[in-house]
Parts: sequence; C-alpha cells; structure tokens
Amino acid sequence: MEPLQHGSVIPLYHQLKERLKEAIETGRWTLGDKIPSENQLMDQFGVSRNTSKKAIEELVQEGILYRVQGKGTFVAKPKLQQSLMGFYSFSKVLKEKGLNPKDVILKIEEVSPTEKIREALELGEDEMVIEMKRLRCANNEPYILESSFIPKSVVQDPKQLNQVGEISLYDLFSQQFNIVVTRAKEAFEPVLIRAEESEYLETEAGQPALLLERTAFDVSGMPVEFCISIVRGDRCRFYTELT
Amino acid sequence: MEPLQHGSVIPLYHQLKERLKEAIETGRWTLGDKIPSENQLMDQFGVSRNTSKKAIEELVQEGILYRVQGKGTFVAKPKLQQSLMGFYSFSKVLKEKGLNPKDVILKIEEVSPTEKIREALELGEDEMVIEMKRLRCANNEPYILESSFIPKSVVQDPKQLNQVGEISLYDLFSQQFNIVVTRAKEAFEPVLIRAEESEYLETEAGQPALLLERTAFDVSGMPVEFCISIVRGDRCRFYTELT
DNA sequence: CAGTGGTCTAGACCACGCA
DNA sequence: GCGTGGTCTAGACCACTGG
Repeated sequence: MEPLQHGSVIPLYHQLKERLKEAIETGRWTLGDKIPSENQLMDQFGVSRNTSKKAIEELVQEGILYRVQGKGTFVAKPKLQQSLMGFYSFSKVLKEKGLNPKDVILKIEEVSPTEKIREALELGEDEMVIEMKRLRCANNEPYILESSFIPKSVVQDPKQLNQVGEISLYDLFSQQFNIVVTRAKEAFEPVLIRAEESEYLETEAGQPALLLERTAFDVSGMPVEFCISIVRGDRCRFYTELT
Repeated sequence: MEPLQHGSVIPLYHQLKERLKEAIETGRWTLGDKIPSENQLMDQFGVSRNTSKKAIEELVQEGILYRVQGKGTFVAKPKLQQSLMGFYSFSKVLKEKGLNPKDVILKIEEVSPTEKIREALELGEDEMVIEMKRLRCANNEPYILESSFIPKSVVQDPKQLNQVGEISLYDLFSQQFNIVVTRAKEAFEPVLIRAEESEYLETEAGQPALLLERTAFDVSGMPVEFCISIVRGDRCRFYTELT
C-alpha cells in the first residue's frame, strides 16, 4: 500500500476515504467484512486518529460502512439497494401484504436499440443491446411489466441472464460481470395501459398505470441498464417521506 | 443562556446542536442569518473548537445550516422546501420551461372532514377543517388541481389564507401562525381524471393523472395540513436520483 | 482484560473573504 | 490583517464488546 501524500492539496482524510472506497469497490472487502480499526489505519497511513476517524465517518454517512461500538467497522450493503428500498420498497408498494413475489421471464433477446435507449445508454452507432422482458408478479397476480435493456458490451451472452429470477439483476451484475450499480436516475409519469400491455397485466386498456424509466450506472458512471416499467395503478401505491 | 451540562450522558456536541436547532426553530435566527463562529460558540459554551465544530457540522449535514469559508455559518432554507425541490421540483416537473406560475384560488371554506382527512390530521369528533381548493397553473395552463385541508385549530379565520398566491402556504404558516413545517409524508398513485376535475384542468375525463396525497407536520410532529392533488399526466414528469 | 468506537481537549497551520 | 472555516495532530477518558 502506497503512503498518502502529506502536504497535498487533497486532504489526508479524503485520500484515505478514497483508498477505503476503492478497496470496497474492487472487492477487497465485501458486505459484512470488518475493516481495519481507527488505530490500525492511523499506523498504516501515518495519520492521527481523528483523521482516520473522519475518513470512516464520511463513509458511514454515505452508507458505505457502519460501525458497532466495541466491535469494529464493517462494510454495508451496496448503496443502491438501500436507496431503492428507501424510495419505493416493493413490499410496501403492494396494497396487499403477505405477498409471494415471482418473476416470469417473457423473453431475452438481442435487439437494435431505439433512439431513446441509445441515448440513455450512451451507445455508439450499430451497438446492440440485450432486451429482457419480465412480468413481475405477487401472489400470482401481475403488477409490473418490465423491459430491461443492457448494452451487449456488458453482457456478451444473453444466456447469462437466465439466472435472473433466482437472484436479482443487480446481484447478477455484481457476481457475474463484476459490475457494481451505485447510482440510478428515474423518471415517471402516469399513463394509460395500452392493449398489448393489458394482456400481460390481465387488465383492460385505458386503465391507469405508472410509466417508470430507470437508467442505472456503475461506479465509473457508465450506464449499464435502461429499464422501462409499466406498473398497474390499481395494485400499487408509492410512499415517500420528506424530512 | 444556560451553560451545557458537562459530564452528562448526553454528549456536549449534541446538547449544543439542540440549542442551535431550537434557536432556529423558535425564530431567534432565520433564513440567511449568520450564526456565531466556532470560536464564539467555544467561548460561550465552554467547549473546545472541535466540539462546537462537530455540532455545526451535523446541522450542516442535516441541511439546516450551510458554511462559507472565510465568511461564516448561515441558516439554510427550511428543510421541507429543500426536500420538495429535491424530490419533484415544480420547475423541473414541467416539460415546458420558461413557465409563468400562477395559482387560482377556487374556494376557501369551513367544511366537515371526511373520515380519511380526520384520520390523517388526527382530529377529534366534530372538529372542523378549512378547505382551500386551488388550481395551479403555468403559462396560464392548468396542471394541478389541489385541495388543502387545515385543522380549524391551526387557522381560526379562513380569511387569513387569502394571502396564499402572494406567498406560499408554508411561508404563511411560518409567518402568520408561527408553525414551521419540517416533515411530510406523501403517497401517490396513477388515476384517471374524473369528469368534475376535467373541467378545471381543461382536459377530458379518462386521461392519465397522478393522485398525490401529502400530510405535513410541524416541529412537534402535529399534522397541520392534508393535501390532495390531481396532477395532469400529460404535462408532468417526475424525476428522482437514487444514489 | 485488551481492543474497539465515542467523546473531548488544546493546541497548530492553512486558504479564503473582506475591509 | 483579521476573522472565518478547513485540516491536522497528540494526547485523554469513557462505554461497550469479546475472550
């Protein structure tokens, strides 16, 4: 491990913070691992305890680490999973509780992206994408019709996506492709269900729904997924808390 | 100003933080005011600079204060205004930019609350509410039809609400009734526009819309407003960023 | 008991904004 | 030049956890 640059314009705690973050993002430490104590970091990097503390505290603030007094400092769950839960938790989303979630994969195939998708994923000319279309159900009733578009450069072989259903798409990204999704942009608006969607969602055309578009980015800021969801309005309600 | 309790179970920085927060919430300092410097707080409360700094830093983290190097520490905008801006900024909400926002008050009157409203506002039997129904426009085109329900105990005289339009409801709350809204819960779902709403919104029944319900709370956690909005789906798009 | 994080002090030097 | 916040050090005592 190279020493930190003392006397640099970049604060020591910030340099240390980046080192720790890098070690987590590259998989050096993962979910639940114990990282070195304040005293150990202090010795390893030649800084004071308050400086190593400040680096850790900011990472705790960002939700990357968590601390337990008397035990140590540990790696928290990836950030996006937390945020998604915070914003619209799928369990809370459903009016009925006691749900039995299940995803049906309708198709996985290589397609030519529309202009909108090409833009969202920052693709070049002629770059192809893999489309995975899923019907997401709870208690065997459909509630979301979802299409994920993933650049071919990310997932060379569509077959690799077949595991989705057993594990989540983002877990698959992290485990199979070494891609950690850390950020996402979302846009949504109310729409009417169209005829071709109504069949899958087992409802009628013209019923209220939410159109949700999400672009997910990996740690380097590269877009890795563009997702379009149609959410049945009668089955879903979204909650947020503004504090 | 009473001194802090040294040696208490409650950390000094936390006590100081509460003192500062209280001074802001009671109006001792308001938006844009400069608060005492770290050195001044250090002397006034008999703590070290790091302790006064930590109290301030946490309030900065919570968005209550902001700091400018070389100038000082200042009171930020009330939190809710920020959150609302962060979550669905009305300016970003509109597809068209260069908007000219205007609110038309349709009615202000004392009404008997429905069961839903009574529950949201935690009202007792026979307690009345003031309903303020507004049509919110941009570029003279309607986009939101909104009804606010406010407990009569909060605003004794409906006439006091007439200023809304010149200033925002939450600014009125803070200036006239000394109520600072600090928290809000929101729920939304897609719906179809109904006949009676379509007239105001100048569209057709059956068009997509967003139904948005918000309960706003003051500092003590008392509900002070329940608001039902119908948002035209064709004119609005909501954005969020998950990080 | 040793190790951890939680709090706190009393110093220090720096970059910045302003008069 | 002075006051501000930004960074940093080297100590200290405490409460909690685990062996």
